[in-house]
Amino acid sequence: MTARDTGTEQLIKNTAKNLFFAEGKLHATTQEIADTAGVNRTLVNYYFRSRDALFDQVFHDAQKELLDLLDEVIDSDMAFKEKMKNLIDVFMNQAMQFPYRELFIITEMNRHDIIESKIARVEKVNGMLQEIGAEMEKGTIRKMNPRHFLINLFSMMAYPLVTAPLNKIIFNMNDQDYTSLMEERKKLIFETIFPQ
Amino acid sequence: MTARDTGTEQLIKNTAKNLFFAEGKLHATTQEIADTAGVNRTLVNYYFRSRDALFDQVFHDAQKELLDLLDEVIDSDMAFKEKMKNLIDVFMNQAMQFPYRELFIITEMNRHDIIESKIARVEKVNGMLQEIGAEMEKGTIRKMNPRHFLINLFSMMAYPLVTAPLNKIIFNMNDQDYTSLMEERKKLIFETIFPQ
DNA sequence: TTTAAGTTTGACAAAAATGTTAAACAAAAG
DNA sequence: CTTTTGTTTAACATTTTTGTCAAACTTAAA
Repeated sequence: MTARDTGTEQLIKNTAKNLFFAEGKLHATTQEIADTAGVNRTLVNYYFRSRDALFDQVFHDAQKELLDLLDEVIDSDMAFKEKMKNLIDVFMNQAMQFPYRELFIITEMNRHDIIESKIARVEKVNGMLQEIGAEMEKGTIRKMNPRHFLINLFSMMAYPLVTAPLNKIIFNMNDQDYTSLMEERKKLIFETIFPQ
Repeated sequence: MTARDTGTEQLIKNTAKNLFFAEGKLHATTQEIADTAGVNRTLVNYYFRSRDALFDQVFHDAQKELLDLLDEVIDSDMAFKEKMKNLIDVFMNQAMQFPYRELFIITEMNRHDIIESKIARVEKVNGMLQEIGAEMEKGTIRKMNPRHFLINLFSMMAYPLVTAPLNKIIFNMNDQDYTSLMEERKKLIFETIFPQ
């Protein structure tokens, strides 16, 4: 069997993910990945065959991680409001850790002209849109195209973390200040979505 | 004098910007840029000395373009509400044309570990924050940390265009559908910011 | 303690991307 | 028309990045 398992394979992949998703180093070379992981570059080829293969794995992992997060929240049997509160908390925690994960997915899609994906899940999304529509009828949230509701939600959660380096400069804030602002933000987004 | 001007220099830079800002091809090589522009790759070196120099110019242009847009809107003497309506219209039109411009700035910053920038403009931003605070006192917009107000605004405008490839898949929409959704969105963002 | 298997390393090879140069070319000035 | 100057091209050189391979190493099983 494939015994031994020194953890090197995982180490390399995790280091790559950290460079891509956390540090936003979307141009990182195999050398940079290996150096950051503290291993010989050849091991990238030993474990992943090629740079492209590593990228493919990371790309698919990123998609899966994103879907798993959403599924866990969406498929829960909480009430809508609780569900949203939970979503904001879980998603933003991950976004604070890996602000550039979606970005990595998108730039890889653009790089390879990928125009479709397993991410679709038409039924699930439609179910979600319907649930949102029902809440609008009930009057818990403002009436609008339910797609805009989702887009607003994810925009408000994700974008400020993508643009963190810029925002820190613009608002003259240090890392700690900005983290506080993002924590405070969870509540704010919830209140924006459920007005009054 | 430096006469002649065949427009090649501009052509190359514009092509690069289009690849980076519009198509999100953040990894584009000089060869790809030259091919897309339909010119010999050597001309990139002839006009810009090096790849890095071209990137630098594009990077600084991107910053300037962004600042100019904001200045034009912010420095106008419109009433606050009109100003915001105008900002949404102008910014989203540009975001529809160049969805990845801010992204390019950010990834370049991450790539070179840049942690400050001419973009700061502390006085101007503080003025804006104060203006927003005053509007909150007046009751035209919901009370919150004014920074969140700005972050919300730009998130709702910019993010859906960055994630367009993903959203089209998730919502099962074609390009035209999505453009309509974004047009419709201008009004929605305005109404979200100025509730009721 | 040998043996066998996976793991790690360094030297080398190949490929990709960038940079340089001299010569060909084209258009305006003399 | 020819000279001058800026522009474009192709061939070549360099650098950077990626990939391969055999030998050294390490650990678990025989």
